[in-house]
Amino acid sequence: MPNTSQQFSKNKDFLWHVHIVFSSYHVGFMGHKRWLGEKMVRQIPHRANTSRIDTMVTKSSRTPAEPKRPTMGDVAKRVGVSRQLVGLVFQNAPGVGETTAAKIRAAAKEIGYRPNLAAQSLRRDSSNYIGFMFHSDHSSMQGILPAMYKHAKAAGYQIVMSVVSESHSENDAIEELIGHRCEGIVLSSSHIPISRLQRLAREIPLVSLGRRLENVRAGMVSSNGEAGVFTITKYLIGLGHTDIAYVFGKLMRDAEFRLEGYMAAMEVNKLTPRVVTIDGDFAERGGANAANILLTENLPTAIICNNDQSALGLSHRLLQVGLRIPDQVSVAGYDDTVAKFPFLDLTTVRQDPHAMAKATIEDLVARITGERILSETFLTDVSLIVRSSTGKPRRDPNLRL
Amino acid sequence: MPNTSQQFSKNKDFLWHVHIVFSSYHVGFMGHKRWLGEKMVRQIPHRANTSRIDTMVTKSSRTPAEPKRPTMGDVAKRVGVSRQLVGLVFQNAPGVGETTAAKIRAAAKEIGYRPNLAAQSLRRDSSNYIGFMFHSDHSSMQGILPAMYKHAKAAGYQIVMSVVSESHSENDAIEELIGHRCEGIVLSSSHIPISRLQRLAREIPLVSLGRRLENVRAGMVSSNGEAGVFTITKYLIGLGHTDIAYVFGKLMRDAEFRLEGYMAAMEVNKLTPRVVTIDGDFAERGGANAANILLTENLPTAIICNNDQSALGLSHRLLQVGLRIPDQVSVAGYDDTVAKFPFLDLTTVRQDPHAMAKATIEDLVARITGERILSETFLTDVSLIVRSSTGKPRRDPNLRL
DNA sequence: AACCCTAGTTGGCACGTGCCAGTATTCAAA
DNA sequence: TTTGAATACTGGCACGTGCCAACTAGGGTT
Repeated sequence: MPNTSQQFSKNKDFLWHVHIVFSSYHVGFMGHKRWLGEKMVRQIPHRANTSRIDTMVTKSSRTPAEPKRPTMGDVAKRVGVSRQLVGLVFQNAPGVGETTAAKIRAAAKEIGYRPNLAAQSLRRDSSNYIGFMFHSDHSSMQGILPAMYKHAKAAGYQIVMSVVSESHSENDAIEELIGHRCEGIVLSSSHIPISRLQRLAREIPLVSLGRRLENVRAGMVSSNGEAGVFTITKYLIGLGHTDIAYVFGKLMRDAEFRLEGYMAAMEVNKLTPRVVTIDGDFAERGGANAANILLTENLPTAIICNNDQSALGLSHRLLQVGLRIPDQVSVAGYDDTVAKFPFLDLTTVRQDPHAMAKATIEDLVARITGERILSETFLTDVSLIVRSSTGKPRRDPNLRL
Repeated sequence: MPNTSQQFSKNKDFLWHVHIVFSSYHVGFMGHKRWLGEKMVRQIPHRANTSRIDTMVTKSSRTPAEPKRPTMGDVAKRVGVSRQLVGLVFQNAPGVGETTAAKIRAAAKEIGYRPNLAAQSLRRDSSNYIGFMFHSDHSSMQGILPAMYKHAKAAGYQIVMSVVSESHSENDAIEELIGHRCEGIVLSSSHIPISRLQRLAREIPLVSLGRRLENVRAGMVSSNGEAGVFTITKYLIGLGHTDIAYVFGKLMRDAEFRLEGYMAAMEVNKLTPRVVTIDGDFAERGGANAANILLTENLPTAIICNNDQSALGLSHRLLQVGLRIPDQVSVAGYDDTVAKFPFLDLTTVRQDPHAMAKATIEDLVARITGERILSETFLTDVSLIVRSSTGKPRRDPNLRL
C-alpha cells in the first residue's frame, strides 16, 4: 500500500497533513508535479477502484484526557457561592445580587461552562423540545426548516431534528425523537401506515406536515393543493384554454387533493377533464413518460403537472420533439422549486413555508398544552406564480405530430 | 373577524375542522361553492394582506393530563423485578434469564417504554453524540446528510443536528450542540472567524467540512477542488480550447482552491489564464454578471464556473443573446447540483458525499478518542461528469457580438 | 461440611440540573 | 426593642439512568 499522504507544510506549532481520499469512480488528475506556487504537493497517481484513507496517525500517547466539561458546581466553587445561585443566574431569575451575578457570568465564561441540556431536560417537568422528522430529499419543502426554527423559538420551544434516510427509517427517527422526550412531534411527508400513526397520536401530540390523514387524532398541515391547482386551472381557462390535461403522479403524498382542484375547475367551467395518471416515479422521469403518452394522442393546449419536477421532465420531452412552449403548449408545475430556473421559467404554485410552519407549531403547542385533542386540518394558502411557460392557446387545437 | 373555519365532516368519533390559512401574498380562489363531490367546503373569499389562522378551539376542559412517560421503574414494577434488571435487558447485557428478558421486553412494549436519552447521556461517561451544524440552504452538499448518518452509525455514534438560519446563528447552533454534550462537532461551510474556531477546537474535537482552515487544530474535509477544476480545465484543453475563462466567485468558501486548479492547468499548458472575478452573489446572478462582462470582451471558447449555479446564470445569459452552447461556447460548472437538469446538461464536477462523510466521521472519532490532535486535511476525490455543454472550440476564435 | 463458581438478580450511588423550602442579613416601620 | 418584609443566598430532594459491588441460589468440587 503506497503512502499517499505527505507532509504539507510546517506552520509554527502545527503540523499539516493532506490526505487524498479516493472514491471508487473518479477521473484522476495525475503526475502533475509543480503545483500551487510555493505550496508543494505531490499528487501520486492512484489506481482506480480504491476507496481508502491513509492517515498518518499522530503517535502521541496522550490519553483522551477527558477534561470533564465544567458544571454549575465548578463555576460556584470558583466564585465561592452555592451551586443554586449559579443556577438562578442562568435562569435569569430575579433576586440575585448584581455584582454576584456578574462575577458568576464571568467565571462561567472563563472556564467555558455551558448548561447540560440533558440534565435540564431530565429535571424539568417539560423538555421544551419539539421533534421534527423529515426526509433527506425534502425538495418540495424548501425553506420549511428555518421557518420551523423561527416559530418554535417564538413559542419557546427548541427543535430536535431527525432525518430519514437509508440507514435511518421513519420508525428509528420517531423513536429517537421520543427518546429525547420531545413534547410533540412533527412528521413531514411521512410514509407510515395510518394504524401506526393512530397509535402514535394517542401517545404523543402529533402534527402531520404535507400529508393529510383520516381518523388520526393529529394536526394536519398541508398547502391548499385544491385551491392552488384550481387557481392555476382557472387561470389557464381564462387565457382561453379548453383542452387542458393534468399529469397526476398518484404515488405522491396528497396528490389527490391537487387533482380535485383540477377536476373542480374543469367541472365548474363545463370542460372535459383529461387526466394522465403516472404510476411510478413522479419526478422528471414520470413527467417525460406523461409527455410520451400525450404525444401519441391529440396534444392538449395546456398541461398542468402536480409538481415542478414532472413539469421539468415533461417540458424537456416536448421541446425535444420540437414543440414550442408556450406558443404551442402551455405547461404549469407546482411547488416553485425548479420552476424558478430561467431555462424553465414555469408558471407554478408556490407554497408558503412560513405559514405552514406557523400553523404547525401553533397546532402542536395547542396539543401539548392539552387545549386540542381532535383531528384538525390546516390548509395554508398558496400563490400562483405566472411565468413564461403559459400563454394563450395555439390556433389549431388539433395539432398532431 | 369573520369565521373562515367550518366543520368539515363528521366521522365516527372524530371531529374534523378545516382551517384555511392565508399568507400575505396570494392569489385567491374565491366564491366557489360546490366543491369536491360529497365533501362540502365553503371557501370564504378572503382579504389580501391578512396573515392569520382561525382556530376553532376545542373547549375541552380536560387538563393536559401529563401522563408521565413510563420509566424503567414502571416496567420493573409491572413484571415484578428490579429496575436494574430492566436496564440490563435494554443494554443487551449478558447474564439475564431468557424468560425474564422476554417478559420485560413484552411489558416494555405494552406500556410504551422508551429509554430516556437525556438520562442516558447524563449518566454515561460518554454521550455518543456527534454534532452536525449546517446551513439550511446547503445546496452544494446534496446527499451529505444521509451519508453522515450512515457513517456515524457505523462508528457507534448518533448525529445531533443543528441548522443555521436567520433566527439561529452559527454560535447558537454550536452552543446547542455543546449543550447536548456532543463529543465532537462537525461544522459544514462555517463562516465563523478563525480565532473563534481556534478556541473552539481547544474545547472540543472539531472537523470543518467544506472549508479549509489554517492554524486550527481541527480536521478539514473538503472536496479536492484543485483536482476537480484542474481536470475539467485539462479536459477542455484536450478538446482543443486555448482561450478558457474562469468565473471566480471570490466569496464562496474554498473557491480559491478551485481557482488554483484552473491556474495550474493553464500554466502547465502554457496558456494565458483569464479570470473573471465576481464580488457579491456567486449564484445565478453572479454568473449572469460574469456573462455580461465576457460579452463585452472577446468571447472565450470555453468558460468554467466555480459552481453550477453561476454556470446556470451564465448559460442563460449567453443563450439569451443568441449564442449556441456548446457550438460557440463551452460551459462547465462544479457540484453537479443543477447541472444534471436536462435543460442545462452541464459538464461539471461531482463531489462524493459518501467519501466526505466517511473521512469526516473517521477523523472526528480519532480526535474524540484522543488519537489525533493536530490539524489534518482530507481532500476527497471528485469525478468529472461530461455532458453536452462542452465540445470542440468554434472555428473563429475572435467571435464578437 | 466447608468451599468455590457461575448465572441471575438487586442495592446504592452518581451524573447535572430545577425547584421548593428554608436561612441569614438588612432595613424600615411599629 | 420587636416585628415584618424584602433581598440575597443555600440545603435537600428528585428526575431516569448506568455502573459497580453485593447478594442469593443451585450445583459441583474439595
